[in-house]
Amino acid sequence: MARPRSFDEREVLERAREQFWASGYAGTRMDDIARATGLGKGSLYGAFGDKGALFQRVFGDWCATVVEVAERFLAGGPDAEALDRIAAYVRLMAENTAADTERRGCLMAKGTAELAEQDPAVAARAATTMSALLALLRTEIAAAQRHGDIDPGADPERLAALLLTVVRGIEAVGKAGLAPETVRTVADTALAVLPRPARRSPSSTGRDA
Amino acid sequence: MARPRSFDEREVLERAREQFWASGYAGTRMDDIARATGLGKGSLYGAFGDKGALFQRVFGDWCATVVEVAERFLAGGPDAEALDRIAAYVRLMAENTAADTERRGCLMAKGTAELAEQDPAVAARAATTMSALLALLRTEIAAAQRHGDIDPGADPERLAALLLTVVRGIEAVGKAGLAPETVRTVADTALAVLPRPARRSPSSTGRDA
DNA sequence: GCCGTTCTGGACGGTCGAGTCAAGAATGGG
DNA sequence: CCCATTCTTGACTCGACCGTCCAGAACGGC
Repeated sequence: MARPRSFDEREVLERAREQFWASGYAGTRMDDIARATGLGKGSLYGAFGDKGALFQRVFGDWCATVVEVAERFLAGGPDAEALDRIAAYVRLMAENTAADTERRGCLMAKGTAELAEQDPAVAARAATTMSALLALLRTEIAAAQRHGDIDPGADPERLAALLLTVVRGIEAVGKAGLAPETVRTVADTALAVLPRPARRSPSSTGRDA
Repeated sequence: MARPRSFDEREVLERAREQFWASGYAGTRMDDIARATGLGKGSLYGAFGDKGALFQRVFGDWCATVVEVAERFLAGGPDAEALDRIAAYVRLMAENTAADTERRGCLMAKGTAELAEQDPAVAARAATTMSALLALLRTEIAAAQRHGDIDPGADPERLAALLLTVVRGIEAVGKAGLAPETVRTVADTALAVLPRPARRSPSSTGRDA
């Protein structure tokens, strides 16, 4: 009853993401996206609204993917392997950064740095993403504590916040030019300093400075 | 023998920094800077070159300040207080982020995220800044190890990289919307998990995962 | 006080880029 | 087979912005 769309929406969003990822929000031109997708600007505006709305869409999808990746590594599984899951996740994040020879970094970090201050929608999306990652990490840390791989006296919330900070920090220092090899070792070091169960003295770590 | 400048260069750079800091590189207009500084564009271009050169200048000054702050906290002093100096520095960075209610973040992080991929000068400046911070931290960690506040079996290079990652990560998660209180506790947690000298079993932390 | 020199201000040019629009194309229903 | 509807295209508008340019102003030297 009407002319159907000639493009795959997911594919168009993917191409748009490449552009925003490479050049940032302000640095990307709608003409670039039109050329990259092969669409006319009219179709682009008709399907996604203006530049801001398109970016929101791309940014939101990216954040969702970030959480999905974390869920794939962290969610569920026996307590006995919780620490392994955490280690695998942290190392994956480091490896992603270390292998990013083009220094593209993470679109969430880039978009947040550029827009969070001015765009409440971006800020809100970033914040909920952080909360989701934090919750996933906290759950796994608690699991590792139950199994005795991490000091049960430590606060899982605090350790989760530390690991999240390390993961996001790895992205930041990687982009800032720290050597890939150093980036990789940071992940290992962070995992190595997680408090192990005390054999003698009862806890203490993670309650205060 | 010629008309002298009617403006203070440092003050102009300060105003320019405010603009770049608030809006990023692409998002800042030279007219904004002209208005913010009260200078005509002719003076601006005459004194600093084009927009790119002006940003380089501002970005470079900021990076220098970042290192200077770290030096003020970390450089020199007795080994006995090395760990205190490290703690003070890490907590200061966290406090800066936590108190940054306007979410302005760090210009180095913002500039690096936006431009490092495309602008070699920005990338290089960020990289040398990271190296300088890393060296400062490593020196202080080694001092703390000599005094017996940190496990001498740990690799100071690795611990320094971890702390640098935490410091930069704090900035990132703060910008992403993590609660200020959480940001503050991350600093404490990071300091709390630094490996203390072993009383019985000989080292092991920080060599491998 | 005149001159060369450097600084000042802002109008201007040229380009760029976001968003619009109108003419035409593809579809399914009647 | 015709029509209503939605999609497509890219030329177009119009505002924004970088960088220039020039007329004039503020100096020091002579």
